[in-house]
Amino acid sequence: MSTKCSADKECCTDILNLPDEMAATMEKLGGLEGLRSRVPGREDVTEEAKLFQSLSDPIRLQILHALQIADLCPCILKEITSLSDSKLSYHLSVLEEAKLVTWSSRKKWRIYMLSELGLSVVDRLARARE
Amino acid sequence: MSTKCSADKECCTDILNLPDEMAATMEKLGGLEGLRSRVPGREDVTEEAKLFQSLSDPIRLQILHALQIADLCPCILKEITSLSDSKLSYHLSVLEEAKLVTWSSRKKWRIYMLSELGLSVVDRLARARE
DNA sequence: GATTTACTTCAATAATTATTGAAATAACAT
DNA sequence: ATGTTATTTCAATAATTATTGAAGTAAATC
Repeated sequence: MSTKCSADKECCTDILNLPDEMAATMEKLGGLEGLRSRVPGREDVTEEAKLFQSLSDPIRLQILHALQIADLCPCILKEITSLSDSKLSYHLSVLEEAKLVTWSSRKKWRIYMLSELGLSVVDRLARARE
Repeated sequence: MSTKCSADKECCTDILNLPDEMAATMEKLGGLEGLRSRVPGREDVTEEAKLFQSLSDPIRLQILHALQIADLCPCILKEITSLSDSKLSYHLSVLEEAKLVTWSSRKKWRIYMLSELGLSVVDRLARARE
């Protein structure tokens, strides 16, 4: 009398003999189908994943923190981060692409600032650290 | 009579002629040094960056969501995510490395579960979406 | 003790990201 | 117009991550 699979066909061929607790869990969840229906699809989380990707570099986190203090031009950000022009520019473009920052022109300069999203992200980071 | 740099020497050679607002901002912040002292160093944010890196893949987010519903063995996760054994195993190891999940053995099986960190992260994701 | 099951690990390859330095651009100053 | 400053973009390379499939391991069953 083996643990019988509860809710769908495919399951029955592959997933017999789960450990007891596991089998009970699956029973409760309505089998594989039940569980599947509650887990977001890959497409549903790709945007989120991309956002995390853009946050996954210490340089970029540092830039976001600096921009939380004030809107800044690349020349100042460059001093603060000790990055080369093109490296800084690359990371700013990643942040821009991710809609975490925006910029506006003042004469010869750009001034970068946190977007609404960027602001909420940095705020949440701060709160998470408390 | 150009915008004179306020707070430190290095600055004066490089950062003359900022746009007015920028110069005022820097003045208020105590010059480059003042700003620098308020921005976290790269080392201070590398842990955070690594955590984000581990969250930057849709597969891994999907796994975390599944584990929020129940503790699960790889065999079930495999069905839900449609991944090959080794691919799943790889991503689980990334999540484990990041201390987002842990596991314990039940006979032949492993049962993966969210760590405290993993739980708080997934909770926050859910709240952020509201 | 040999097989099967449920995985992991490894080594090779592919794909993605990041870095570098040189060239391009855009705005302003002369 | 020419030059200068502030910055981006590009193409080449390096570094990191992810994928694949084959081989390895550990526990349980035969």
